Amino acid sequence: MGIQERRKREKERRRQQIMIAAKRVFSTRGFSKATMEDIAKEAELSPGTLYLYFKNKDELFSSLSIRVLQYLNIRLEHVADNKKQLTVDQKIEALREAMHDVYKFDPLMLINMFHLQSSETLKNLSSDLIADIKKLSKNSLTIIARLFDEEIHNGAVIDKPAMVLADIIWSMFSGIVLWEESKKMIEGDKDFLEKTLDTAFDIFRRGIKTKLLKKTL
Amino acid sequence: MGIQERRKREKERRRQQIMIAAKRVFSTRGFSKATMEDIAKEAELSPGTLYLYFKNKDELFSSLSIRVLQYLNIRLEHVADNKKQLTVDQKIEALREAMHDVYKFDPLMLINMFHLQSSETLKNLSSDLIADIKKLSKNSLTIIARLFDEEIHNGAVIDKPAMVLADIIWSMFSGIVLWEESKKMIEGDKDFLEKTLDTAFDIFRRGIKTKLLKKTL
Amino acid sequence: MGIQERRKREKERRRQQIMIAAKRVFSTRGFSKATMEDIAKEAELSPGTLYLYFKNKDELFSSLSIRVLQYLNIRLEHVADNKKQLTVDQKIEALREAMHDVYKFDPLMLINMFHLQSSETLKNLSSDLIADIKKLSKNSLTIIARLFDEEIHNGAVIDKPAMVLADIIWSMFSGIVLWEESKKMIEGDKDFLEKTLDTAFDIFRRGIKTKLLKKTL
Amino acid sequence: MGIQERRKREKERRRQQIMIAAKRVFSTRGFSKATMEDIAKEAELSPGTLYLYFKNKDELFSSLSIRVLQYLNIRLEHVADNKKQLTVDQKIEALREAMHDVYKFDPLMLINMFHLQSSETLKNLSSDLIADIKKLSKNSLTIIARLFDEEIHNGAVIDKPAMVLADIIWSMFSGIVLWEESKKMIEGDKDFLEKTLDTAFDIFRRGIKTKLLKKTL
DNA sequence: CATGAATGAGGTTTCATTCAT
DNA sequence: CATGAATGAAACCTCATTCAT
Repeated sequence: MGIQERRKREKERRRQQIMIAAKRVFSTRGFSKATMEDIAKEAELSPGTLYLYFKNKDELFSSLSIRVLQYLNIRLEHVADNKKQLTVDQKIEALREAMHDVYKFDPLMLINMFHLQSSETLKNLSSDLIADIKKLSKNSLTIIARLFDEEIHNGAVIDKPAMVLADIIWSMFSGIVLWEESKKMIEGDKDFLEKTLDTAFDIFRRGIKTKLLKKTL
Repeated sequence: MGIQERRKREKERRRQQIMIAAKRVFSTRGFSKATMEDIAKEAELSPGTLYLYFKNKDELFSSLSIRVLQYLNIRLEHVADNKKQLTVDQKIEALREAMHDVYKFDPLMLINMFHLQSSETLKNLSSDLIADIKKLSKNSLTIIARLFDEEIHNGAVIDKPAMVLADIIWSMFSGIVLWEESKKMIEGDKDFLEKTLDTAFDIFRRGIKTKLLKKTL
Repeated sequence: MGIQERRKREKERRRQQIMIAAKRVFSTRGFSKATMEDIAKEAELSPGTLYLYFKNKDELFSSLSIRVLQYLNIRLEHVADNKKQLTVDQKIEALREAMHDVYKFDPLMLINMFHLQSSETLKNLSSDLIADIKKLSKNSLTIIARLFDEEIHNGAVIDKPAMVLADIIWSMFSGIVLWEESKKMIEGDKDFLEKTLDTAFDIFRRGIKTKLLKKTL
Repeated sequence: MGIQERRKREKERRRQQIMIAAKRVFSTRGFSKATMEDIAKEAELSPGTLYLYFKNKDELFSSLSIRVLQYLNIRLEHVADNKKQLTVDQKIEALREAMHDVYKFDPLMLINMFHLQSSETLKNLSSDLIADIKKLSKNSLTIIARLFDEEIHNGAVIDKPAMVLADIIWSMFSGIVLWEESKKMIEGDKDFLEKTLDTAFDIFRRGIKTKLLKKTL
């Protein structure tokens, strides 16, 4: 390993250190109430250093979404790799598990991801970053969509475009996470997420099957 | 109508005027980039006046969530009032329609509602406001839950607690809204929300039914 | 009593009402933290009304000092009227009593009276008001000074200009009031003012006598 | 000297620079009319920098009182160190001199010190600062009180608790300073403080002696 | 590369004062 | 005369960002 590469690796390590700190701070304070100094303290670095690794606050924030999306992608690709050997039920179970892990990876960042939507925020992002987010996010959806291609084709599941199903899975997932976290914050309720997530996927699994439906509807 | 009451009505009218302006500004700029001066200008008032009606920026923001929740409540109560005469399918269809109207009422504010979760934001809210949000939000969920009480009791739908079903409906709804809006922003896609929402509720309807399932699963 | 005069009297009554409220608010909040709205609320009037009776906040504030000075003047004149029949000791005792009553009349306003010194505050006062304050304040001092004229002349008390003695009496008094109030606020101490005031005047009485001093010093 | 210590020293120097500027501005404008920007300009710094060294305006203001109290403490301790070798008269003379120096150190801040009493002001101070003020102020009084312990014990001075005498000395002093400054402001009189202070302490000295008094009173 | 003190623009908020009713 | 809603200037204060060390 050359000195060149060691430098690069070291730099990447430092970036990660900052992002981990930022995640913690954004999650508890929310975007607008989190300050760069808060993050610097959490990362045990000086404020100035953050700017050596991230152009500005918006870009630091957005890089976190990238991180979640990357993890999501990895997990989904793993499911897709084995899809040939799985039944519909097993596929949905594998998805549920993957989503659950993404949630464990970063429960609160999903909430903040929606901060990205503000057009004012998008203005502050480099086009590279926006392109990355778009690509990752489209890739994840595509993987999910393709997961059911065959079943849709042979009529084993409800006849909707695969992409719509993918959207619904993602929406259901993020909606549940947001809602449950929201309840925890506002009402101090215990964590029912797991139960809700299970049931939702259960309902979904049953809802997309066609054979049984023909008989009774 | 006494002078007392005229004053009160006038005051309420002014509050609404400010909230409408705030909604517009928050929706386009996002919470942190929207300034009180922006809102004042939009409402054709002076900055100081905003503070006669709302304690601070966080409280003005949060009052918008209250407004959406109030509208949601009204629509749901309307569905509940007629529930005796409705089949399961009709109930779900009525719910879908209600949710759709809520979305039309204020497409972007749902996104911002999640801003409320930040504990730093909650600090700035009066306990009255927090109580209102809790009450409205709990009330909506309770209405949805009770909608299926009978069907759960007589085994016509999947045997999960009504509250869990209510959570899923709400999560699915808000997740879809957020996700579709998010796509619109980032990818410039057209509005597929309607289609997604329809399909999701369709799947849900089929997923919660029990009779048919016993036969094939 | 004509209608003219009734009006005038009514107006004066209202002025007093405002001043009493202002005194209470300034005393507890201090000048800069007290708002005109606080005072209006305390007086059970609207903010606008205050401006019908006082040009501005500074002038309302200053009028309070005038009130204390007026009361002081009345009490001192009463002492002076009887001075022929009093010994030095009795005069000092009468003074002590008068000062004590002034303190009871308005314990905390003395603290705020020193706010008047700010040159920025003086700028906002009408010259009439400044003239009044100067006159009243000079008059009080003059009365005290003349009280000991005879004794100074016949060598019964320390040979200092009467005005210097008057200054010291006033300084001693206001210093004690301020200091004791200050301790009460910061340390939560009990009210030792009475004891301190007594002792101070006792020491003063003994200190200004000349006969005894010649013998030992 | 390590880099650590150089930093600390530099920081203290900057604090002093700000306090000196603040003293000037508060003295001429008074608390409420002085703005943080005024002070920043006077210190040739930006407004934001003030907040790196002082939590808020009230705390900056109060820290000035601390400074005066610290100087007072030093001067009084110096008097106390030599008390064994001093007669009552010499002790009082030393006190008078010390007080005079404190006045020279900061003639106008004594006036403003009474701003501290407002409970609204105390709310904005850190408990550390309040504790400091209490401690310094109690310490000064204690030193003065102990100065006369022996004389009170052997009956050479009036038999009052030493703490009461200390209160009177401090009250007399601050009352005189306030009053003289007050006269200067309002009437434009020359500075008679020195004469008044001298006389007051003279009277006090004579007033507390007991031997001579027994003979004639 | 890393620091962290300093910046200063710009935000939120306050409040003395006005004025239409 | 009294009101109190509205004003808007100006205050306090924050914090993303920079730059000399």
